[in-house]
Amino acid sequence: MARKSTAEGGLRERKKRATRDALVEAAVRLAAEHGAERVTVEAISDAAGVSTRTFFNYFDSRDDAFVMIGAEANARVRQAVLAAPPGLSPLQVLRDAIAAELAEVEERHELWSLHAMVLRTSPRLLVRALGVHTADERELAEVLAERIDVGSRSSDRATPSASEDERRNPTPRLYPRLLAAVGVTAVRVAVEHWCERPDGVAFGDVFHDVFEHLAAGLPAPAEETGRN
Amino acid sequence: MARKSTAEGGLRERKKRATRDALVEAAVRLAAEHGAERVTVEAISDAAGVSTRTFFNYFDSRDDAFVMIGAEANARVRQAVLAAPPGLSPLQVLRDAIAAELAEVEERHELWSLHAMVLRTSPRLLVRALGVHTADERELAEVLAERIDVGSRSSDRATPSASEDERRNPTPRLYPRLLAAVGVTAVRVAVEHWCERPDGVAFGDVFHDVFEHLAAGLPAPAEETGRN
DNA sequence: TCCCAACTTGCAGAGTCTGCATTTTTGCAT
DNA sequence: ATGCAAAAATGCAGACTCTGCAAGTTGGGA
Repeated sequence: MARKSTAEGGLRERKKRATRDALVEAAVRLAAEHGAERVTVEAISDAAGVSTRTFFNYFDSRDDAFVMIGAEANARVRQAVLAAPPGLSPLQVLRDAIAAELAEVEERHELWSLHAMVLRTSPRLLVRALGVHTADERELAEVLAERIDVGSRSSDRATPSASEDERRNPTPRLYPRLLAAVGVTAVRVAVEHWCERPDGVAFGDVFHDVFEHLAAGLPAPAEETGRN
Repeated sequence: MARKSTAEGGLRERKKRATRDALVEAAVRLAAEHGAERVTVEAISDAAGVSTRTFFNYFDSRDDAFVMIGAEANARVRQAVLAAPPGLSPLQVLRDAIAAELAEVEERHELWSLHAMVLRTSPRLLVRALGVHTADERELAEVLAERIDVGSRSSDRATPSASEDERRNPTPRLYPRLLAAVGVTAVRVAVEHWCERPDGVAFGDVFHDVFEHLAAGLPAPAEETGRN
């Protein structure tokens, strides 16, 4: 009931999303099979049932099709941050908001695995993916700033009309930006570390450890801690 | 005396470096003047006095020329980490190692300013730059791991033959990876924040604040702190 | 001095990406 | 239902990016 996956908007919106998803999925599958460098836009477009010209109506570049998976998760994380219960520290709020999305990934597990494989075999795409993810930080930083303000000041702002906020504080403050950036980075490190482990550590554990390190101020870890 | 800029290697090496620098500088200047999207490889190559084919012997893609500035700083940071005095926490070591490079940037200040402007006006290149920088984390994580080991265990390893290290610990550990990633991220946030401030805050102050936040575990900042 | 390896270059060709005009599809009001 | 306007898809021409290959230059060691 909480999340209705993909059923919002009219037919137009849904069809557009379907085409986009089809292109992304075709791109990832073809790349996993033949190697990303040997997959042309024409092949992707054919597999998705559209013209090559249409491909470029959806993506600015060929590589975007390999990278633009989960592009909607960010919006959900932001929403979760705003809906977080009071009494939590900013870092906790962010951790919980992200943790909620992890389940989402497990649903489409197969495609995400293929995606991870593609990135692992193509440094160029990995670099691009890293950049794209970190580019979302600005938006995340804004909602974090709002959440922090609501938590510390008197709480009376049901309508998040950003205009007043922006006018009062044209320069985004350092702390929210840092928190957002570090949070995104922490998730990325957790995922990378987890992918490289041959042993079957649960991702949740790695995720937990990473945020423990952050909350503690990144001190040198004690010798021989459990899964360090 | 400490740093000899660019004078290492034979003529061949120097010439190569000169060509590379010429291409980067031409790319950045042309992009700052005409907009990055309207600068062709041919224009860059002409300005640097080489053929377009030679351009692609140096860079995998056109965009790399706009992004590959300061590609040597990373190696110096790693060296500084290894040469850090004992008794400092890992986070302090990293902070000081990076701080030493900040002076470097001020020397070539003009080109770096142009570079920042180019990235600011071209989101696509910004994304690429972010990815490239975060890609350096792996190497940084390795030297941080080594430094941490030397600091905590008995210290008798003058020769850093990485082979033994790699064999004993094939899977990079979580903490060094996290520290490296967060450190790089912190610097990036500091730079971005500083660039966006109209007031003339010293970069050193922002840099200092960022690492204070990290060392404290990213708690919610107190209301109305100085430059927050 | 002579030679090899590294570097540069031109060229051909495949593939990426954009602008524009045209056709098809969708949302909506009648 | 039906017609209309906006949105989307398409085909096509053309500029630009990038690669492999073969031939020509140059630096550095034997």
